[in-house]
Amino acid sequence: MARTKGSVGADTKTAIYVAAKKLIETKGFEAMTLRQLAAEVGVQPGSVYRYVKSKDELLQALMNQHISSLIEDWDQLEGKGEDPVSRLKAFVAFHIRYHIERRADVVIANLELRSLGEEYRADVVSKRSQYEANLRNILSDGVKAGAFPKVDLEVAAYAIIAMLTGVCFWYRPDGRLSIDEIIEVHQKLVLQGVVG
Amino acid sequence: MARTKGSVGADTKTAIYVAAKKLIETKGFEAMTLRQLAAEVGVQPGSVYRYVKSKDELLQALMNQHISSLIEDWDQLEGKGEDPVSRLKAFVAFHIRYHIERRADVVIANLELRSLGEEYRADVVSKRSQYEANLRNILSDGVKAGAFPKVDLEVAAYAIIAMLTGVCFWYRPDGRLSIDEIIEVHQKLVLQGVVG
DNA sequence: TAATTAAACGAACGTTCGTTTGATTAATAG
DNA sequence: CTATTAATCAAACGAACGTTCGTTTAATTA
Repeated sequence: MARTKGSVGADTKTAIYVAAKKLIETKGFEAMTLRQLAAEVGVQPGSVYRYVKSKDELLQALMNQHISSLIEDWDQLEGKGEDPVSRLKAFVAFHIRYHIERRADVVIANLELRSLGEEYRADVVSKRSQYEANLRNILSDGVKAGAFPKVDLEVAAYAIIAMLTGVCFWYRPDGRLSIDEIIEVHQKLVLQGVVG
Repeated sequence: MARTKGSVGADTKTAIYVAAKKLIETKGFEAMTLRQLAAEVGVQPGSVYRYVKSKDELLQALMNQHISSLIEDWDQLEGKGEDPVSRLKAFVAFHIRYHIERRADVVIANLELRSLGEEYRADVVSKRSQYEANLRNILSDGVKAGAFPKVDLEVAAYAIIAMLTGVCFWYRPDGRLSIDEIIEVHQKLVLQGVVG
């Protein structure tokens, strides 16, 4: 056999990326083999190379897609005019929802940075920092406006993002709480802590 | 050559575990080869098998060592008699300090769960939950005593631990803040949030 | 000192990995 | 209808993987 009936290159490429996300999310990048990936797509191992230059380049593409769309999505949503508290609550809601809805992307971005070649890693890290700056700016504006007491912006931003990102590692769709309820709990924790 | 001068089995075993932690921390478990590990120890690849039954069993041992000592160390430190706020602050301090001081153990435990065989994974996950119960109990006692307003214990515990664990992924010894200062910021965030 | 055990070597095992290549068939364009 | 391009297969490549094994040397015991 050679070319299969009804085969369309664009569809195969999409299928490869979808399958790769799924496999890397569950097994990890190094543990995923191109043979597993090809089998998941329903194609021979060599055929993957029509759409992907190398395994490393595949990971790089997935990471860049994710971090770029994370930045883009937030930029489109951000309401610059609002007060710091509202903006912070919006950020919490956005970050949690995004991380639940696109769990595979997020897990890959957070667990596989090590596997990314050094030449690409710096780029991803810098884009991630760019995203984190959004939160730092909100906190900074809040402190300037007197809405928040003085706090170390860098540490607070790291802490809050770690807290929010953590959700996608324990969230289950059939869990006790809805996404909105989980968001509410986190908004309260971020704003007021446990003593209120 | 065969047995080398001055070789002691116990020392070699220790060296293997130390080197494995370092390599897995930086490269990841799947990416680390036994040849790299052997080279780091200064020994031939086959010689590792005098001390380790298999690569998988090595990971399992490292994970179990870590999670057990985490539970043990906290149990020895916990002051049961104190008020919820003090206990919570103590937990924050302990968790951050432990995660900075034993970064390799922690990184492995958090990033390599996937690589652990399913038969061992359940055990580690259950022990981790046992550790997390310490925080849930503190929060629960605080709510009962009226020191904390009502909060979802499960979500709050996940959120706080994610926040604290996050420190070991960005902390640098030559950074701007000392460990104590970082702990203070986190204690304030956990207790009062950003609006105070 | 002789016998035994501990520790490591060196070489190889079969397997699997990522990747390349040339042939083959399906779809499309002239 | 024919020529060209797109998409895939089948087969193989060398390299590297985890692991095993018989041998050799150092240390310990009798």
